[in-house]
Amino acid sequence: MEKEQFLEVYRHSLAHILAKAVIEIYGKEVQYAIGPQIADGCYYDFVLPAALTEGDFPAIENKMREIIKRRETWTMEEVSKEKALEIFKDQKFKTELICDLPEDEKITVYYTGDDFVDLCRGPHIDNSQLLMNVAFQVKSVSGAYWRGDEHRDQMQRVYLYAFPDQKQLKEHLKMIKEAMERDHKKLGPQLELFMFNETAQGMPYWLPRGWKLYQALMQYSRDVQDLHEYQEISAPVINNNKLWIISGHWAHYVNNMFIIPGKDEDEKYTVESVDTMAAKPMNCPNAMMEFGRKPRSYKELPIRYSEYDVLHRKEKTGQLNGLLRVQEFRQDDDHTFVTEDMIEAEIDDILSIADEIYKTFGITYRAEFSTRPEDFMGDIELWNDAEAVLKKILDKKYGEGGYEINEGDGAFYGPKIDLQIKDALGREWQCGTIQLDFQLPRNFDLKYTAQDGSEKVPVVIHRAIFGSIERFLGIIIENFKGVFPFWMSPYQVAVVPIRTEHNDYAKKVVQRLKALRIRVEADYSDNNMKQKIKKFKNYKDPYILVLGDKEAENGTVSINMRGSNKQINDVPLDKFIDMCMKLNMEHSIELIDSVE
RNA sequence: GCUGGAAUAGCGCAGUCGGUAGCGCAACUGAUUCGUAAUCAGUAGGUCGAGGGUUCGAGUCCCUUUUCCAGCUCCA
Repeated sequence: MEKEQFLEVYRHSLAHILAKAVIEIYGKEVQYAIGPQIADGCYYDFVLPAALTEGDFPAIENKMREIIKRRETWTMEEVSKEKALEIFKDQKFKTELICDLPEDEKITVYYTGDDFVDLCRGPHIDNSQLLMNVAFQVKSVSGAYWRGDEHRDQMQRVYLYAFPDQKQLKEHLKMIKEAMERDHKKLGPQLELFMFNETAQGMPYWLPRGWKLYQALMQYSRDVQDLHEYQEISAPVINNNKLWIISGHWAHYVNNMFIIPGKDEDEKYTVESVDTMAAKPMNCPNAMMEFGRKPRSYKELPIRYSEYDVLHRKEKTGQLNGLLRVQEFRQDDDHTFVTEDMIEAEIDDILSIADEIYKTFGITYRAEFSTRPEDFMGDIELWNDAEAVLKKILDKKYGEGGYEINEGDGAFYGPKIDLQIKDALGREWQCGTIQLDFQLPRNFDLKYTAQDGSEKVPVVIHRAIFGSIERFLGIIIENFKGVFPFWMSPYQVAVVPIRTEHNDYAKKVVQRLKALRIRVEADYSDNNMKQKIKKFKNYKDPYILVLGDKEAENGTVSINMRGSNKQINDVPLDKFIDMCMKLNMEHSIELIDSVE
């Protein structure tokens, strides 16, 4: 058997062994659903008499090994629908699957030994002995809904790691462990970037160091957008619900909004009050207000309103996750008002910005196209037009089939292109988003005067490249393991005077650097220099300057570079400053390790 | 929201059978004034997430609750 094929087949076959083992342990009343292979193994969904815990894993693993040792033959049998229904008459999930199959579909079942049968398309191994050398381990157990629907049965999903041999399994486990080490939830507090408190669930507190990182990212975003002729605005964080009723958020998004009830005649707070306000979950409505404040001409378009205001979105508790999923965040948001024939060029420009920004971080992304949801607003015809435009652009840029299509996943006001990037554990997160909107401008009665003097409705493009800055930072922290490129490091340079008598010179150096907007910190305490260096190394500051007699005398600095024990001694301060300025300007990922 | 798990000093952890809370690092004080990642000595720090219960006695057992984590669902 080919190696590639084997990888899929043995993982899927192992899922059958897992099901057989669980049934042998927990009895015939176990309901088993489906068990596909996944990136690092496979899983199987069950309804079991009791909740599994970690303590049950060894028993399952042992039973699986025992079953494999039986060297049972696997046989495939093609059966009629009636026969299949008979075989699985006590299995509700299998019965449902069989009933849903088209009439003319071939139904195959696989027997592992005589006593276990599973509905399956295959292919599978011929005999369990082929699994003898395969390495596997129960990874975890968790809840999962039947057919991914939260209104249907919840089952227990048993995950398995599975690899061709022990060595590969061990390597994978090591990789997972390393990924956990660089979890942003761990690195964040360690590097003093952010924290959380239970009184503000899912709302990050940015600590001094983290806020410098955040600001560096925002500054970079502002610089790029300025070059692309964006104008930054800011608008109220809470608005009366009149605004949200016009925008459609009150009808389509209210469950995700933080509401501030107004008072009624009896001085009681109630959501029904005309004074009820809500915190903005999105910037769009207020951007519409700024556009609509005066008559507009086609000559003004495109108008690009960028915005970094704080947004609030109420989430169900279980879906919060460090910085990756929060309830308060900022987006590198923009609403661009265009005429219909500007759409294509504008989206091209947005995608070029995305390419430029992601490249700066060394990140690759994957595009997804989301179409009209059930809960949509507006005319179907407008939707069809919008979807056709986006599809054309995507086909041109990524090629047909070069992106994923998510039917029905669009926003309620328009279809969208999402840009996905991965965290350290390989989980994908939506960051960038480009949404085409023919709807909101109508709700807000926005118009511009066209060349022929007629009144037209502008099209709005919503877009964000980082997506939420919080989420993007979470991913970036993990990608860089907290070892940030010079330009975004909280502190770029640390200064260590060898003895307190060198503090005066150190302060001069610090003032020079600060005047040039290089972020610098210094330790003037009487701790010994080793302690000071250690402290700054732990913060992962890119360059540590050690200053003593020689340096003070010659106006130089001695540089200790991050990530190596290499020292560059007696560098003229001006030369070091040039190096810093160059790194800042070029947004280099790597540090410069020599002054020549 | 659902299923399962976790919460002990600023951080990382230990705490046995229910018997009254400990270690390392960090902090602080003193000594050392040092040339590139752990100098020495001492001091202080805890309503054991919160509330209730069982018990002579609870970090430990039970119930409720909050927050966090993994996964599901939803999402930027």
